[in-house]
Amino acid sequence: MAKQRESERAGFFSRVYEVVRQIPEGCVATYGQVAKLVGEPRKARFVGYALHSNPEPGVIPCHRVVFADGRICEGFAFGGAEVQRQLLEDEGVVFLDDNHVDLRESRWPAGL
DNA sequence: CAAGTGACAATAA
DNA sequence: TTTATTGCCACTT
Repeated sequence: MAKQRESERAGFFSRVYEVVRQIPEGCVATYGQVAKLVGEPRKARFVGYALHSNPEPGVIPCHRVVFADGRICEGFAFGGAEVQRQLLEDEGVVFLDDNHVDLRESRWPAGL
């Protein structure tokens, strides 16, 4: 039973990838949102950690995951905030500022 | 082996 | 309103 936690620990990361992977185009999710979806709203930090690990680039749209305020910081993603903004804009996400996305419209999942 | 650091968020003051 | 603190756990040094 003690190992059960070990399995869940590893599953947490995988679960994060699964959720993030299901984010539709033109939408963005916050770390806390994803963390809550995987069943661990307190591990918001590790959601970002899991994405930083980014074991499957191209499959996991880490650029669709942003802060609770919808803000993205430079140096987070692969090519930088500019690339990240470009990708999101290309998918239809509206930007309020150079580092803020319109969570009012692009928040996911829709229907929370 | 132990302590520190870190893609955050929620609550308190 | 903004700033500071706390919780959470993996990974690095």
